[in-house]
Amino acid sequence: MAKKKTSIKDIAKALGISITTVSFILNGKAREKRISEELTRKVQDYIQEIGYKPSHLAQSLRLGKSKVIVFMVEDISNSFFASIARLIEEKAYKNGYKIIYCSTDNDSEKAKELITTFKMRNVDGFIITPTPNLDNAILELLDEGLAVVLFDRWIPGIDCSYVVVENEISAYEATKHLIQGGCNNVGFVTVESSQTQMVDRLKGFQHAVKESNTKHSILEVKFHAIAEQEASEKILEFLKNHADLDGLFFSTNYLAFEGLQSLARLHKQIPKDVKVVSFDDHYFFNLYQPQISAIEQPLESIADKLMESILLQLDENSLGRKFQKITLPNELHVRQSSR
Amino acid sequence: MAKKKTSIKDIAKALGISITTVSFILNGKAREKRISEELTRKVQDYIQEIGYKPSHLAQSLRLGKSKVIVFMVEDISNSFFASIARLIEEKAYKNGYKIIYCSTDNDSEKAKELITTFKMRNVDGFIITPTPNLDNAILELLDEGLAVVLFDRWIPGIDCSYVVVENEISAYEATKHLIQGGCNNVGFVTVESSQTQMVDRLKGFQHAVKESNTKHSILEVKFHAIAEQEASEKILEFLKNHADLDGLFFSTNYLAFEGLQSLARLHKQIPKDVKVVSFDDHYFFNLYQPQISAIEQPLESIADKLMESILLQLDENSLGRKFQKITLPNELHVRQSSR
DNA sequence: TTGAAAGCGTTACCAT
DNA sequence: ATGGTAACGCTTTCAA
Repeated sequence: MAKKKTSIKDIAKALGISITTVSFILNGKAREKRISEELTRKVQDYIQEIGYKPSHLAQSLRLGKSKVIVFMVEDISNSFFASIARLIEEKAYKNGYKIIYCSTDNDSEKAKELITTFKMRNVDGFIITPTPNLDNAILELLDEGLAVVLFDRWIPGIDCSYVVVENEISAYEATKHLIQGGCNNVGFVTVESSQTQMVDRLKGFQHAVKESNTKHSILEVKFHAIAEQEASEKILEFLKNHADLDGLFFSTNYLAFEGLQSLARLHKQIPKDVKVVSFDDHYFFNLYQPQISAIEQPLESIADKLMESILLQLDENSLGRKFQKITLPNELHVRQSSR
Repeated sequence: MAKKKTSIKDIAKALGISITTVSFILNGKAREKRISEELTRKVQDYIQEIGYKPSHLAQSLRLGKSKVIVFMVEDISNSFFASIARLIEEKAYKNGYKIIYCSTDNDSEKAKELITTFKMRNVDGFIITPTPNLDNAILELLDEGLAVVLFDRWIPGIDCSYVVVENEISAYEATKHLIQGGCNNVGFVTVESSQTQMVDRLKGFQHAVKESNTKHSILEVKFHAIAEQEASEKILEFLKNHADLDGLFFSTNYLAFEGLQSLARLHKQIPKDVKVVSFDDHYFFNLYQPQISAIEQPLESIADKLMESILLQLDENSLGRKFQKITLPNELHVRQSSR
């Protein structure tokens, strides 16, 4: 059933030449090693004919690099991460890298386990949305000379490449947009988190409301609650307790989705009763009636920078470690929900 | 910078024993090989102490299996595939397998290329949503003894495991639901495709309308058009040309999304003017006002069966190849859009 | 009870 | 110009 795999040795034997020669030709070193045109041709033809493909496994073992990058995110089924996955895939494959994915659920124990598992697989690099308390694990990776790029959030105090967006500024602007649109009491629904992206969004919101001395309330939902769908109830309760809110800013799209459901249940009209803006744009925000204003993260640029940054570290020729710390701007799309 | 990796050899040297002994202990064969409790303990302690992890790469090379499964889908950013990705991930990791993903864009050339690339990586198995014309590539994989499971669609004439859903029956039922709800002229919007899942959905629709002799029209959008967003226009045009449609059945959720936009633009009321049902449920269908009726595919079961089936093939102990051909039932959720 | 050594498929150094 | 061979890190057979 299973066909015997042909190896470089078989080729050498079949052609009555040495392994070395075949290897050189295979690696395009025929010229350099001054192997005759004729032999080169012959070998290439034969290789073509039998459809030989070198074993990446053996190469990895020999070269010490596996050409595999781990894409470790909070949840690969989340549309933001899935989209990034799709975008980096292309660039990775183009550069000869494969991508293994895994989801941490924002659980640091799970993340640490995953990291050790991958280390024994000799992967070359990690693209990570760090969970809380991942400092040491990341430091170790760096210490072992692995390529690492963080994204979506970064870890203060760790000198490491990252690609994030302007969370604070965008949150500030979105909030200001609500206030300038006439909101006198604006609510901020976010996830309880000490991670940079959430902290910054909160800061942006607070900056805006304080600046204009606007009445406001904040709801922080626990992360696990989102998975367990009690987020919806929390939001409903929040909206009931703050019936006079005339503006709502959600720090993530999934919170906004829950919020929209709650608003519908309370028969609140958007934007008449309450204006709505969400962080992290989504296809549906355009589809929903009314269309929902949102801050769009530049997915393409994020993916570009992510790959650029990790390839830079993976590049043999670049001397010394080159860290890139990139913060990309977002775009606020004002739609019906906040006009 | 880069720490030297400790190998089994280093351990042997450090402890003044042979590599073999260490290997035996590492692989839990201490008992079997009757290695003294004392030595075993010593080795284990040392391993613990220096935090040694065996190289999976070397093991793979030696054992001839990499413990890697390729998850090759149409588009990993599509929520259906991303959700499945999330679900199989867990099961795979639990069984010591890692998952590499890739997207084919339903392009058979790309798919073939990806398959050859992965073969040289010595992956153990493939979970694939086959593109058209992938027959030979799949047959080769099977022939080489690799584990293969198709899903979402299968390839008639190829004896291979697959996990699909009851496309025809569900499409039939959904259409019948519209007709029984009073629709006299129902439209079917689908993707132009010769693949089983789409063919079956079309069959189901046709069966239902013919059975009840109901007036109907069909729009087949080209696959590439969806990516290029001209699908939206096609659908708009279709709706204009068939202004008397009072029922609409979309064969996929992304077509339904486009359709909803078009209906909104034409100021058609759902379900008053036209009732709507879509294949492939989505979080958003619950959120949309009115809520959209949809056929939900059993994601969990699909993922379960996918892993079960591939692990069965991967299992050393199971004699002979065991193909599983699984067809799972869906669930029609009747919501406001078709009541 | 433990060890030596072959072999998995490569690459690259050192010979010739 | 081409070939022999050690090494990458591991498993496993055979020998002691």
